[in-house]
Amino acid sequence: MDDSYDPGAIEPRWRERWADEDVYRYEGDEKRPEYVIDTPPPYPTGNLHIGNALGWCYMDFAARFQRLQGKDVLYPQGWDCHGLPTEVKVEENHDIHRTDVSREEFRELCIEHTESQIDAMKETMGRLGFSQDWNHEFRTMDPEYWGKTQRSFVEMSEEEYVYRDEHPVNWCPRCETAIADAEVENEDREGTLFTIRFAGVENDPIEIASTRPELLSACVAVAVDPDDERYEDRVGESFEVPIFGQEVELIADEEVDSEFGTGAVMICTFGDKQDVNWWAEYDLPLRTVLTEDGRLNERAGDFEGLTVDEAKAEIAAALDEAGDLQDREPVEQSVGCCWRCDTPIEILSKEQWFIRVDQEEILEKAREVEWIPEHMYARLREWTEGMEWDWVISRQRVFATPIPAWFCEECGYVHVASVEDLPVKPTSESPEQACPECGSEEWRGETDVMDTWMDSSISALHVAGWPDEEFSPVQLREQGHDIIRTWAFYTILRTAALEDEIPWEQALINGMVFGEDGNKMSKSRGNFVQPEEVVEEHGADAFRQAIALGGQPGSDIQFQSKEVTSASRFLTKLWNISRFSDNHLDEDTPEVDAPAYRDADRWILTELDSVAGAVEADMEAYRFDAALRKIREFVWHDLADDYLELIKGRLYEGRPGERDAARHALYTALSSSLRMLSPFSPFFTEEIYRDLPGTDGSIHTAEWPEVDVDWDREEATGDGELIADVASTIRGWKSDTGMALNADLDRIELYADGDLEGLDTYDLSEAVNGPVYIEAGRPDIELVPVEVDPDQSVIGPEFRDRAGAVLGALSEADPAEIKAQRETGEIELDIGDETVTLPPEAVEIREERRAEGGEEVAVLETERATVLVFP
RNA sequence: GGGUUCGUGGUCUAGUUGGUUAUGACGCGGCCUUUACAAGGCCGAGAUCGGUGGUUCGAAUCCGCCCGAACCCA
Repeated sequence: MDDSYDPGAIEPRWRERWADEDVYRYEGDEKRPEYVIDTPPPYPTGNLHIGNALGWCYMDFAARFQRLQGKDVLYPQGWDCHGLPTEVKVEENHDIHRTDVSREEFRELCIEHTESQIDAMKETMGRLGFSQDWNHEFRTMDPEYWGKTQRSFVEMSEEEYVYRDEHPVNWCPRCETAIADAEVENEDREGTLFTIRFAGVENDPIEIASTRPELLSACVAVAVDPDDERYEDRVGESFEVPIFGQEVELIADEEVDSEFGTGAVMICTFGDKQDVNWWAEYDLPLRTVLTEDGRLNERAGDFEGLTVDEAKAEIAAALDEAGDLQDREPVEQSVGCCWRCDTPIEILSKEQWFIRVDQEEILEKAREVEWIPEHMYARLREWTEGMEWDWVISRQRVFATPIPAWFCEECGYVHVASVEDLPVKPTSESPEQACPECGSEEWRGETDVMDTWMDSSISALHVAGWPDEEFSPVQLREQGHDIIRTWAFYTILRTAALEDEIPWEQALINGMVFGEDGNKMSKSRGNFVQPEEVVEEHGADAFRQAIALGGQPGSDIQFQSKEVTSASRFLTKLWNISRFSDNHLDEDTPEVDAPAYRDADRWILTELDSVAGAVEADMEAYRFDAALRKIREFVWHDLADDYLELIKGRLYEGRPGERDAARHALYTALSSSLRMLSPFSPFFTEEIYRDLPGTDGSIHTAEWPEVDVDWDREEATGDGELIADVASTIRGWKSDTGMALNADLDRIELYADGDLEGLDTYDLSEAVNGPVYIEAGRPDIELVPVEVDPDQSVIGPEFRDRAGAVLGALSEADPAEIKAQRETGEIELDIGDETVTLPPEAVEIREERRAEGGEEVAVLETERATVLVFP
């Protein structure tokens, strides 16, 4: 082994070998229980950022742990390729507009671009040591995949989840496509509130408040709160919209906020969702004034062709000139924006494809999923219950899954493809049948494509082998809480609709990663960290530990470079432990038969066994933070600080039999520690594990540690802890008194309250460099009770409201007196005006023992024993 | 406005069903070359557990209110 730990040398080497050996392949042979992960297919941005890394680390910890548990793990990786950002990028890179080339050509350019983006992200995944089975890679832009998306569409059409209708939809004027509710993000922006006078037709004028004068020509009514006294008796009056001249009526509706502006608002088709509701409820006319690219149409007269912003300014100016603009003031407003390009969205009424949202069905299924942490279910419930509109799935774009449908040129009949025709591109292929309505054979292929969530929301089905194999829920979905309303929601909806099943048994939800300063990472804030930078400096193994320790899954974590530092130190420590062990282990070590274990060996193995059990429970519960902490504690404290020091004597100078017992226990402890750590630091543990004698192949195909404890656990733990405690106390004392740690001691005497008979002091004696004698009775020194230590769990329940007085009296009492009483079997105590009797177990007496002079001696107190050291 | 989560030494974080002296890390101060390890060891300082009221013999933990932060939704 090299003298020092160098992740830069280790990590690339194993990455390559794992790929060569196909270590992470899923067998699918049904001999072992399965553990299937519905890995997020990320959008190929070309950059796997630290927030992604968090989720992938969680999945990788789980995948690796489950492999050690003997599961047949399927950890696939997909790519959610379709979408607008790629189209925009391709247009930029090639300096074209998507209509400049054919759909096919444009699509090809998008695919080419996406491939290079994917490669970059795979590189980062590899460096971070993620253990996907690349035999199960999928890309939603491949026909095998989007054919499945089409199939899901066809099946849902048959089940009447899919329908086509004209309905107001969210529309991004920059992307020139419909978008779903989930793709609208509300942003707080500073706007202007205009107060506009509408002249009365046969009555007084009214002043309305609006932030959108550009929509005046789309105004179809004016509304007020029915309880608003200012407008009492005026409902039903008519007004003339300034500039455009249409007549509108005043209606009353409780949804109007009388506190806002003048309390009167105009209803346009459409300014916002509320307008849509009113429009439907009061059966108002439709006056569309916006075009698909966000300009005013011919209805706006002189203002035709202006953008929304231009029109706002010009119409406001025109109102001012006409004397109809009464006021303007700044106002905070929440604006719905396209989540991809940040452009304020409009609402247009368009014929689109929709998927029916069955809230009850979705919630029923969502409740069956185990959400980790539990409260993440509330996120989904909230969103689901608040859904107002069905899911619009058609997009007026190119790079996406085509909607497999045609329209009859004669009668407009809509024909949806049948399953055996898929995958199909309706823009270049036509059905071979005549229209069932009119007999025409002229078909026009649908040019609309599907929302990319239609692709990604069947990922669980896809990884489970749908539609060829019978579907049963996969084990795990891991994702961020920011996409619960989209990806989790849609996946549950689709799996319920298609298979009447839950998609996954467990949904593990990760938080967001913040920078060191606690703020969201951003390049402009200067708190941005790229995973590669960290790997470069400290290695992926340390990075992964830092991620695991950042906080419990579900909570947002602050990325801390100091956690990477501490992880790197821990790995260095373990490297040195391994290097030390390496010098003492040989080929025969694993095969030692019936080792002659001493107390120290039984102790470390018992400890190991309980740690392995506790860590396993944490890993099962996805408490990676707790698991890793326990492993570190064991390795550093128990194994390195205590056990190694105790067995050095035997390792260096012991007789073969006892030396081999120590070697064997050391081997077991080290090998087991490595296996427990391997999900967190796969490169490091592989490097050392493969070097250990008796190992065959990769640590990542090994088994979770288990110790055959055929001795009394309590006794082993008690004796071992005592020995370890005494040894480290004496070593600490040596350090304190400036003595060399290997300095010889004349003799050590051990006194304890309990039974020390039969305690194995061999290792202890070697560790402290002096003979150890177990002494019965009291040491030949003065013994001074110094403190009464009450046990509140005894005193509390027994004395209830008098417990406080008892505790007070005990702290006042003379410890020597209490001790004397305690030895008689009961303790009588005056508390105020009464006397109470305490059982002996209600108190512990802490005593200090002092040498009575004569011989030079140090008296050391440990948890369970008094140690006399004669230097 | 509604929902969710959270507030613990300078910083980050643990704390299971309420029970002695509140965990660990980083940082800080001091001491130490010891047959794995100075990227180490040992020792130390540093927290009225956001505030407040309550339940209880006993609260970081349970409940109410207040203050503050973050996220989601309107």
